[in-house]
Amino acid sequence: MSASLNERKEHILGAVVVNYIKTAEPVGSRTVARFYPGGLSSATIRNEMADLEDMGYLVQPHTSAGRIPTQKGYRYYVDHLMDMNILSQDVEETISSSISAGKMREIEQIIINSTRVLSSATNQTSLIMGPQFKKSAFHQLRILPLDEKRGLVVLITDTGFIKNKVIDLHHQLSHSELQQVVSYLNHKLYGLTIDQVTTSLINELKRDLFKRLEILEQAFILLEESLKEERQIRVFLGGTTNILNQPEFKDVDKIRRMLKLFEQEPLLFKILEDNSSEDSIVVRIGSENEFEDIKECTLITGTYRIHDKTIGTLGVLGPTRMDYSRVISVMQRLVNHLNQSLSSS
Amino acid sequence: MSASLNERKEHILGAVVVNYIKTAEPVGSRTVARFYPGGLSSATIRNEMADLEDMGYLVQPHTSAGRIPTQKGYRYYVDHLMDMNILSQDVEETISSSISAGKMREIEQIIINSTRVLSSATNQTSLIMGPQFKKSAFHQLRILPLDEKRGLVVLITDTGFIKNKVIDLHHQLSHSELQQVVSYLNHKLYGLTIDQVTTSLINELKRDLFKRLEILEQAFILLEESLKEERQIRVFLGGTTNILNQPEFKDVDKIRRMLKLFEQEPLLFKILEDNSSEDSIVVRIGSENEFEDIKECTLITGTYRIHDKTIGTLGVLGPTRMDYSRVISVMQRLVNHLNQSLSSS
DNA sequence: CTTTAGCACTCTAAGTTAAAGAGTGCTAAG
DNA sequence: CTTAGCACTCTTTAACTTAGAGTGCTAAAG
Repeated sequence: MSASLNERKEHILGAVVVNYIKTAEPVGSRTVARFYPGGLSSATIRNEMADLEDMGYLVQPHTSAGRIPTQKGYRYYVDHLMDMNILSQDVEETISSSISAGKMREIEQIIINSTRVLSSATNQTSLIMGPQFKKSAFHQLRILPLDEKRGLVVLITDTGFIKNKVIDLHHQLSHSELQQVVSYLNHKLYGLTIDQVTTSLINELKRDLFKRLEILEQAFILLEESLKEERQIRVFLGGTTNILNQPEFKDVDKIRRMLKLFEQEPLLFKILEDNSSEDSIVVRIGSENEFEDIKECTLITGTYRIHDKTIGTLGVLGPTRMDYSRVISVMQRLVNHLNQSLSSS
Repeated sequence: MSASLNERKEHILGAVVVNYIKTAEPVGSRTVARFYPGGLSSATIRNEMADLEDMGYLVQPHTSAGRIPTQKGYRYYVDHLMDMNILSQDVEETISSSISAGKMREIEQIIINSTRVLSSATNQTSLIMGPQFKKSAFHQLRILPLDEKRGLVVLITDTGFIKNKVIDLHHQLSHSELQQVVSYLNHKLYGLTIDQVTTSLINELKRDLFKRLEILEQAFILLEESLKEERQIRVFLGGTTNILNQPEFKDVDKIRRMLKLFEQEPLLFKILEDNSSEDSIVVRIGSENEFEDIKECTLITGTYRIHDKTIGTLGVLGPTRMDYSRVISVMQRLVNHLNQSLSSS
């Protein structure tokens, strides 16, 4: 795509990016000169920086200021220059202790802990899409009669989800009738992912069963309803206040827009879902993002699995001036731990 | 407590409060004079206002500015002067349509809707404490064997809660054994509130049952665990960005402190719990609040019930300059609707 | 005794100007 | 190709000025 830069330009670009990430101030030629290993004068650096600006890797906020990286500059840095941060001991420990901490059987709790770790270790806002119910496979369906008018449907997936819902049973069902239906359904649905349980399949089953029993309408409505309803997934947020620490969000109006975004769970869900790629970690810088509201931000996402099945996505959202190497390292570690600890239960 | 004011002072105080709530600017004597029905000159008003300042109802931000109400001023206004806002038709409709909207069986959904309505109708941040599990009464306990090693415990309360939890069954239990235990437990626990199911009671039951069956240790551990765990209650937030609209939060630092507070669910819970009073609506202005973090805010809380049993609290949190009459009206209506719609299901 | 007009006074908010500082681009010399 | 030197640009900060709002006080009027 873009021609590769010579070594000196790479060094200079890297120096600008690193410094700008650290200080949030435009980086001048003197600063780079001090930073640059093979002692070059600031004038030389200036020439190179002017070149880099022409090529679109850097910009000046105004004539007499240092340079800041453009989106293209960050991209080049991420693709070619960044060296993977070696995380300090304590971060490593925080991650492993807070995730794999023994007997957390509840997935939700693990997820919430992950948002904490992720946001505090990166100093950014983290968002995690809870396990995607619909990608889990159907395992078991039970119906518990509660009283003469109501029943409790319990749906269990191979990934350990348990969903339940109270339903009205207008016609009273006998135990044996219920048993029959339930075991038939279990037989037919076993192993399918929830995604695959489409309305048409349900209709088919419904026809099938109606031949035998005519009272099960309610039971089906509940199944349909519970499936439909559970398609909505929660997005967990962590460290929303962290954006207030970033100088790029000193403007109250920007803060408002960002927080408004955070309040819209369905939108966050779409953003995460669109960015979940099968393998490893995805970095979207600025306008590489498809969603208007975050075109000035960088979103770094990773996916986690249970038994090699991708079931959720986690992300870090912040300004394009973000400590890429750190965030990516943390994300990498966290995903690994999550995968391990989720699959071992 | 504080001596009552004469009618003219009341009028003037009321005018200052109302105007300040509306404009967020210190209110001068001219403004009050225009506002005051029996035409008085600004000089007279000035004298009265000076008196009110001496008495502690008003203050001046600086020598040559208008007055703003003190906490004492707001208190007097709320207690004696405020006339109950007549809500506009559409607010009324929003409330009733979004709450009682037919077939919302899920309590959680009703609660979430309530936060929406409450924050948008008041233009403040709303917080709602989800139904308090521990105040509900035990209704039914079920144990569903999932496979040879695991079981699903389902706990149902009179208020319609359903909690479940997967447990490990190290010793395999036969159906009949399980049945025995479950029915014994149901018998013993029926009607008790979750609050009343203390560890000591559990221990007693445990001793009781051990005489008959010795394999139930696991079952008890699960009961204990599930009870313990469910004591934590969710607090739902709505309209957190609304505080950004208030001019008193134009300072990024204040915003940060506020948002930090919103992130601490346990603290919010404590705040709400401490303010939940059996009947109707409580207004806490400024330092009347016990919690340090909201001593500069006003918190208005109300409680909602299921079948005359108080199970949750909702609140509106904002600056002391708050449209008290509107917020209280909205809260009143909302609580009524909530009570109706929760008790009718 | 209460009310009001008048006026000097105070304080803030907003705008203007000036000075300092950082960093650049260009030129010319090494 | 590199670098020292320098004029130039632009921002940031502080100091100063001005306009305006509102007060408190005094003295006169009701």
